[in-house]
Amino acid sequence: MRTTRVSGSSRVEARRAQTVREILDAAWQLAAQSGLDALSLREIAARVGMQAPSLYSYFPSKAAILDALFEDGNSRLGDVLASVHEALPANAAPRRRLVELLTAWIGFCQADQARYRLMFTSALPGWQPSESAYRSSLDNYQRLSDYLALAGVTDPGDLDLCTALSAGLVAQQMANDPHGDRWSRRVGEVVDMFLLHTASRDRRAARPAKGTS
Amino acid sequence: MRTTRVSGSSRVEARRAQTVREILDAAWQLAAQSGLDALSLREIAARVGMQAPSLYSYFPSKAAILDALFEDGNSRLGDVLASVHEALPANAAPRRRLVELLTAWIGFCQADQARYRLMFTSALPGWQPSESAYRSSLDNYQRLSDYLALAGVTDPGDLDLCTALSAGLVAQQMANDPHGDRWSRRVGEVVDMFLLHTASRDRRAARPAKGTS
DNA sequence: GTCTATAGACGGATAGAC
DNA sequence: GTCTATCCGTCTATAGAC
Repeated sequence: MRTTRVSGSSRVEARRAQTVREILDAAWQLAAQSGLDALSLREIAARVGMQAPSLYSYFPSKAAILDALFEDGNSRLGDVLASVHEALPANAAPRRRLVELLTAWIGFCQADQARYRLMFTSALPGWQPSESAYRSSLDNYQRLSDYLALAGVTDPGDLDLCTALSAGLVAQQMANDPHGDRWSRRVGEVVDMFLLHTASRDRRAARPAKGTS
Repeated sequence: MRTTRVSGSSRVEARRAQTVREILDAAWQLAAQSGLDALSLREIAARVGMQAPSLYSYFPSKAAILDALFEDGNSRLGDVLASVHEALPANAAPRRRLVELLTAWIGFCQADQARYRLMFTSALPGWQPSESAYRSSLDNYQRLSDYLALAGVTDPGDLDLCTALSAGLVAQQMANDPHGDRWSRRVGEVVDMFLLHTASRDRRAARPAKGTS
């Protein structure tokens, strides 16, 4: 035993992974600063002290870089949501879980507008996340539906409703008050409204039924 | 009196207005077919049988064309909302008014994805509606707040909440089921939820008060 | 792996003849 | 008003030397 193996083949792999990391960080920085549309290979390369064609040693195309950013963003969001989860007491009420989840999500979006646009609006000229990149986003969606299930909300239609409420809040927030809280401060109100709605409707639906056995 | 004057100076003005109309129609058609990002002066011009530079006789820049499209879209949306308004009986319940307004709006968005993106998402590379173009969108927003006022909803915060609900429904619909009704069919449910929420909260707020006189 | 050089395409906008 | 010709900028991506 000599050195700490990182993955496949020792140090060159590690060095390579570090360069990839630098490229992605430079891309995030550039996107945040100049907008997602201004992301060009030339500029990314310049930030890591390279010439543009050298990037092709690390990524086969610009789309691959965007895919990597998309996955990176979802991974970071996963960390945020996990830390929210860990900070909650084990017996936290479902209402509180939902409020804190959504609040953290909106905060995550507000922290970087370009990242928000990349991850949550499909509005980038010639790009769509690849299928494998897209899969990386499903874990975070899963966390939302887990929390909803804790609140007794299991109907898929109600999940759709909840995603629409969340998407609407964050979209209005990002578009009209990106650094404020004009919409995000209503998260608690919206969650109450939503849970009351689903609960009371379930109650109504349950009344006519007389048991299935 | 000879001929029907259209605006300033007789026939040349009318002919000019008609060409402008043709240009905008060609632009809508191109955007719907090839996407908003593919809108190029060359392609627009080709569709009206011109060369690209000739467009500069009608618009000073590409941004001016986008502004005109934005205003045109808002004008058409105004027509749609007005016809919904006229079709409603004078004594229609506020709940019904809201449902039909939002349903019509979502239908309008679904009818043309590119138009939706131009009018309602600020996600076009280097363009923002000019201030005067933006003003053309306020009339339609006003219609929503008028209907909300009929339902007793006057608090600005509640208006924000309602725009978030609407924006969320339409965004999810456009992004995930552009030709279906997975979200739009829940408009009635959402309106009920919203109106119940505002009404019951107002009731709670009114209880502790004992009159202001 | 990194570089220089460049291909190849597309974009908005302008000059100036007709 | 419309055209041709063109400027000048952007971009991704590739070829090939080192």
